[in-house]
Amino acid sequence: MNRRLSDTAPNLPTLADVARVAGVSTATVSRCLNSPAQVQTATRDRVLSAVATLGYSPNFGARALAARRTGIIGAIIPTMENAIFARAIQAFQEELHLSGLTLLVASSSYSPEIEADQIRTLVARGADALLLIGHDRDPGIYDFLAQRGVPVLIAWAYDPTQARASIGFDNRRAMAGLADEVLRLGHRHIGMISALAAGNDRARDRIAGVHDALRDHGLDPATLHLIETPYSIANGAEGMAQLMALPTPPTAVVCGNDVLAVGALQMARQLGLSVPQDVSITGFDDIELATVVDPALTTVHVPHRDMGRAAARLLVDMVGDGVAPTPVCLDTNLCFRGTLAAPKT
Amino acid sequence: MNRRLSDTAPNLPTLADVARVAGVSTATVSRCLNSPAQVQTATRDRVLSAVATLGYSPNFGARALAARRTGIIGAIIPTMENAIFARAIQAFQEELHLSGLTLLVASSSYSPEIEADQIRTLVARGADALLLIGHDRDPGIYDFLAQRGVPVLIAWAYDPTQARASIGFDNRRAMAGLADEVLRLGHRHIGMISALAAGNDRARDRIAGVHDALRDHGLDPATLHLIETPYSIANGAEGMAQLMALPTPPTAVVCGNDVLAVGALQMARQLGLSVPQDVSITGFDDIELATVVDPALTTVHVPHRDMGRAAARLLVDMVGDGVAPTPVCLDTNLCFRGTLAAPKT
DNA sequence: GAGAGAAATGTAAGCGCTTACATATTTTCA
DNA sequence: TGAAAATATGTAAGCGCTTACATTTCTCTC
Repeated sequence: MNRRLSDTAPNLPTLADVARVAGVSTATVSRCLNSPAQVQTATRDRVLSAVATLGYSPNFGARALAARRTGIIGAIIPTMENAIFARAIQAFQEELHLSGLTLLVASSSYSPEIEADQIRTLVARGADALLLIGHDRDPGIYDFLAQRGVPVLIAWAYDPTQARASIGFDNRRAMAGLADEVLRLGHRHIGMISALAAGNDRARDRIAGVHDALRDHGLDPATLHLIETPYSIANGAEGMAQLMALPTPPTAVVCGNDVLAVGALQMARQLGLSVPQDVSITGFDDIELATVVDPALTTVHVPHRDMGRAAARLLVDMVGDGVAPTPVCLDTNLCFRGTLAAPKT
Repeated sequence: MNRRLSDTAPNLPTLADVARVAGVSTATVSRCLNSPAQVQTATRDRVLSAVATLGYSPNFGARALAARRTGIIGAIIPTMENAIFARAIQAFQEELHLSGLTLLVASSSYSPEIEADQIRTLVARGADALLLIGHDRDPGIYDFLAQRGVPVLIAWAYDPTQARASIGFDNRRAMAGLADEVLRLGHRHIGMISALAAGNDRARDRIAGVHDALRDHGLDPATLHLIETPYSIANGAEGMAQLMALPTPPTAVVCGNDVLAVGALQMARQLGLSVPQDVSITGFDDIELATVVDPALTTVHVPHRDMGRAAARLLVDMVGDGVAPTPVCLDTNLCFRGTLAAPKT
């Protein structure tokens, strides 16, 4: 097996070749590459020029085997197909790069099974640490990661009751704040279109936030018309159609995220309803999409870039000194744009 | 150095442990894991149950070192921050997964330097093969990859004059087709907002396509008002503002991609221009954004998912048998939606 | 049932690097 | 100036796996 490779693979220079050319030991070459400060300038120059002339670059497998570390950080996000996670992940990657680490991203398509599979794959591919979204998953997975000694950081969620290292924001409180504004404007018939709550603590927390706000205004949370649906613009539209077909349609539709909200907005237009005159719609996340639609979406701004960058720093520390940081909570803030107004009287 | 790890790292079971428990040699265990057909059912069961009881999973570095292959495929895309590449990459990843390969994505932020750096990083991280966008880059990079024996597949571009393995579509012909429709409707003052053409063959080809169409209609390509700008909605808007401030503003603005077109659309609205009555706008790519805006964007549909999936299959073959496939050209088609109409008379 | 061939398994030699420890060299300062 | 301390470099033992090759065990066929 694999005969082809051994037949045709290029014969790359090894550490030993560099050592020979530079007239030093392999240890010195290795040190030049990994902790240059440890070697004298003259020697280092000699080694580096040998590296250059030979076109040497280290063999990944060998390095990983000997150093017991790959420099690869894994992240699993629910989806790559829209911008929700993109911005944070981009910032995460840039920040990791500064520490010489490489990001390996996988996506789970919002499926716990696929996610579990991806976690195993990433670990099998040598990930030194993992970034995961939300706390909610089979405890066996956390056991597995602990057994393999792979540090995990949870992002997108802040929940001090969970002992794990995490960085995120308070989904519940943020959504409660937005819903509070909706209610304060006088809306009494509220609909909600949420992502599927099963296995998704962020979605559950956002729903709970709306419940909180209703309670605060003396309303029964049970009156909330909740539609759970997978994540897509089309599903948001579909959910909106269902809500508006109700005997007493809501005057405001709170959406679990901007993507669903944009779908809802589209459907409103299609139904001949003007937003926000006939119906108010709100989102969550504040992705680019939110400002592109017309009217622009009233939503909750989440500091994606900051979260990504901060997550990278935390993870670098965790890999470095093995210390688990305390959970970090970032602030969100409400963005009032064009889709929220008082109900028609 | 790294004392911490050797002090606290979990002591994971090795192949030898499994071999001992199962009462076979390490070679047999290895075969059970890599080519199960080669070992007898009874032996295999014994080995697999040993694997299960020990919770064994192979050490990545060791495997990579011995097998001279990591199972990691690298891809570098210009940006992760919008959907242009997301869908294709998602499909690419799913298809790779079927062959047991893992995708490692990096993004270059449209910078050739960052891209070169990322290529080196991915190779250093053991990528067995690379997917790159467009042919246009420093030849030294191709030399480097050839020297390291890393197969490359170019996506998003079809150019039979380039000898490299590639899968894409004819950007020039596709854009010419769209521009032809614009001209056919009677537009004579055409503006174009393009991504930066330097180091971006797709952008250049799309511009060339518009030139072709102008020529076909007996117009001087030099009359095209071309604005090149980095990739973002805001830049599209800015470009639109510039075009509309011209002494004779164009009656149709052809954009190099949907993101710029959406920006243009936004600016048109802001300037009090109705689309397509006052000005027509077209895009390219047909990402989700194109259907979300109002009116929906007339654009060129690119088969992103198909391209991603097909790219994965090609790359799997290339890694497998080392054979470079001939360039593949996929079809695009025009999507007529709401932003294109005849000019006001 | 012997011999040939096929199938299953074992043996052991690396793969290319890092790093603990040993050794050599230089610096410091009493 | 010489011993101790600090710095620079070398030696060599793995890291845990794959796989060529050797060996053993089956399965036929005549």
